[in-house]
Amino acid sequence: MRADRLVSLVLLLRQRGRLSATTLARELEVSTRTVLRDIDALSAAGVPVYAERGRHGGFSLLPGFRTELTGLNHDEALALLVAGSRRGAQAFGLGSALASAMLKVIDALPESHRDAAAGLSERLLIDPETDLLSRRAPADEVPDAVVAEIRRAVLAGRRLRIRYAAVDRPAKWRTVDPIGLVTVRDRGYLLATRSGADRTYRLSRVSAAQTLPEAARRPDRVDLDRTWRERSTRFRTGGDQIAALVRMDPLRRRELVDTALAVLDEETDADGRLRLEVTFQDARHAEWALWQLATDAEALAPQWLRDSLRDRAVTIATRYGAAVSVDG
DNA sequence: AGGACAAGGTCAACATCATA
DNA sequence: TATGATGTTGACCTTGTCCT
Repeated sequence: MRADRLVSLVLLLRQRGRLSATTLARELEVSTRTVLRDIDALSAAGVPVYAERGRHGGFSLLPGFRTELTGLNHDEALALLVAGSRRGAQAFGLGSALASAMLKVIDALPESHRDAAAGLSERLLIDPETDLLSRRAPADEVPDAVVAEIRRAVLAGRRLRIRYAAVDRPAKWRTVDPIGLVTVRDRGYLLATRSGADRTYRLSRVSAAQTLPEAARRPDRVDLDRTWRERSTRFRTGGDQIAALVRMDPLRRRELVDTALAVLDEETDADGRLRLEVTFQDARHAEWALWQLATDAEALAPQWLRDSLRDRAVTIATRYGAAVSVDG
């Protein structure tokens, strides 16, 4: 709390010049005495703040003093900026605070770093709502040097040569036009185009990368969040995967989400039970997942899945000697 | 000289945390 | 759980400067 206030105090003095302890106290919602102690702390820490007593007195920073965020190197500033995940801030009601904080960080950056910072949101996306693989998975191991090289190409807008191994395929070199980087739960993806076609590469499958001198072909304005959503939707609905609508006990949500390939939609019914639309690898996968949840979950659709679960339950009940009557 | 205003000093209350 | 150390804060008072 106090550290936050010290930063605010310096920023206030920077923006508005000389301010009295009374004014600062009002702005920071503390007593004047607390402001004076904070000034002491700043002074002891080396911030050149000085006091002028008397009728028009107050506190000022030494002319020309800037907050030393310029001491950040390029990657440090980058990390700070991408850490302010837009969606996370909105979720916690901090959207406007984050926006102003980011402006201050950009303002404090050296000129040479500002252009790169301004275009970050078009090239880096952290933890989007849509996940390609909802099953729990270990964090990807990607060599720092490879990620750093890919990041350089993405931020510089250069073409990239990567050695990539698709599933069950040998690794081979390919030249791509990077669009952006996305991280989801410890996994990283490179969004790119190759010969004009959309491609998504999992970073853990890239064993080497080289930035090429030529500029990448890239759309003028990129909404990375939207691009990611479109690609992940195509991925999830492709192949033989099947979608199911499930009504279930919220306490067992985690088990279903960990088992399913992806969660397409989720809402809570009036009685507190969850209604989830999830995808499974195939019919057998769906039957198995729902069977594990026993009476805590009900498949509402598709009908064949309901029929399959009913038949299985009837078989088990009959085997153990119960008199079974099935409606509909 | 005296009042107004602002910084600075002292003290006590309170909250938090570590330790016995 | 009780106790002490530590950090934070506000109230009250003193000191310094400026203006009338």
